[in-house]
Amino acid sequence: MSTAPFTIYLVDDDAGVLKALARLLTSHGYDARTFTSARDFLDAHDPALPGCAVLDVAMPDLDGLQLQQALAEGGAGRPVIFVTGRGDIPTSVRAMKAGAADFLTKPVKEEDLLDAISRIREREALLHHERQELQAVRSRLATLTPREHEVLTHVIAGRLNKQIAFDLGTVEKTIKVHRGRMMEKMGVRSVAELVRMAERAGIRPPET
Amino acid sequence: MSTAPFTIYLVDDDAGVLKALARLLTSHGYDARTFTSARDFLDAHDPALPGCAVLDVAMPDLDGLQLQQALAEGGAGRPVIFVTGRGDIPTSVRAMKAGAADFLTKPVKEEDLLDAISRIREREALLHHERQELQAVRSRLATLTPREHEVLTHVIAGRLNKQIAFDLGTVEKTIKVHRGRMMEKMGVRSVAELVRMAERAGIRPPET
DNA sequence: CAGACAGTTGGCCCAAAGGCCAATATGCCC
DNA sequence: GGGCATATTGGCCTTTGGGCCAACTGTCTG
Repeated sequence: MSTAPFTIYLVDDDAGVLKALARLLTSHGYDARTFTSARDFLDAHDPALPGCAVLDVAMPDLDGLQLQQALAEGGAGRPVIFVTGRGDIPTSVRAMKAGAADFLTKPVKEEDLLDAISRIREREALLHHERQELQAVRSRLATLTPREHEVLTHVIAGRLNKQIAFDLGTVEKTIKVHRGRMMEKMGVRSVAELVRMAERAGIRPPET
Repeated sequence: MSTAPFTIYLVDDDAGVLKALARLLTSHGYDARTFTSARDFLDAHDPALPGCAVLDVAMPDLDGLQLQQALAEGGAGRPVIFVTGRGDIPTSVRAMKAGAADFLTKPVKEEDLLDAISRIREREALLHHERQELQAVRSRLATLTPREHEVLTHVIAGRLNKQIAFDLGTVEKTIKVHRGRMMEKMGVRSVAELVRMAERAGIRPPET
């Protein structure tokens, strides 16, 4: 079933549930890891690794929804599936609004959980390429000198070298040099490519 | 409470519920319209007008979730709030996955419904400007001749006039003319602006 | 048929972008 | 102090983009 590494982080204060789910997932080829508390999970969690979290809603100390929020604040878009014994509609709605991928009720039907994980894997696969590209763009951006970065923002605003020079208090020739080096470092050969790249990386042109 | 026109489309097979909700909303300044069946609503619905739908989940013939799907297929991003008497978690989850803004249980607390509507209004207000711009871009696109549109796609790919000419089987001079007229019609003065505009309108450069 | 529109092309000229080589100035690290 | 990165500027030349005027062709419509 599973080929690429994909870890399922199981978090539930009931060791029996953990064990049962872990066995189910492991038997389907997943790398299942279990945690009996939200803290344990957060401490050991590496947002960079592929996978998804399966969280119990009701847990002492930090509950499932709080853990979900902590994950979201961590910046990583770690997908979350909730599993609950005594959940109610308002809770499920809150979880879904907060971005949960699914919200299942105990006893969990094996098929439901496997399907949910499967859908997440598909979505993650689609997002993977995009994230890689974003990372590549960011690392290129990091190689720009402050001046080059500044020129970049003016270029994606569609300004002429002449105008940029005026804005930065220098002459056109200087801008041409920065611009050329910036294009070289960013690995693009046209303003169109540069704009698209900057757009995805969230770089915005200066207001003025 | 309400200033700009914002219609609430209430759909419920229970006339009593409709009346109660309509009175509540009307007293808060909303333009509430009631429908006792999904069909009635769909027939009278204009996706272009601002507002949101408050749907009962359980209705004969076409139920709330089906109606939500019908609205989504209609292309309009009409926000939907569900209200249900005997809902369960799986149903609420399905509704939220399908894009519902909220899912409330009867008896509906007045505050909950008003808050939900209020959040929708805020979000719609933010989306409004973007939609207006998208519409403006599309109407400009509609004024382009087929050739100009084709040139546009090549320009946003960052191709040189010379290359575009080769691809389209003509000469550079011709491309310059189309390009100039296209830029004029699109109301932009730089490739950067054009790329951003096209990006938002979903125009993609040709593969080759 | 006349006229409008789309598409095409040429010539002319200017503005803008960008490459190549060289040079200067500053600040920082070893 | 020497080396290195950054920023700056100049000159020179080529390519590219783009505006203006003019002209020709084909299609479609009143």
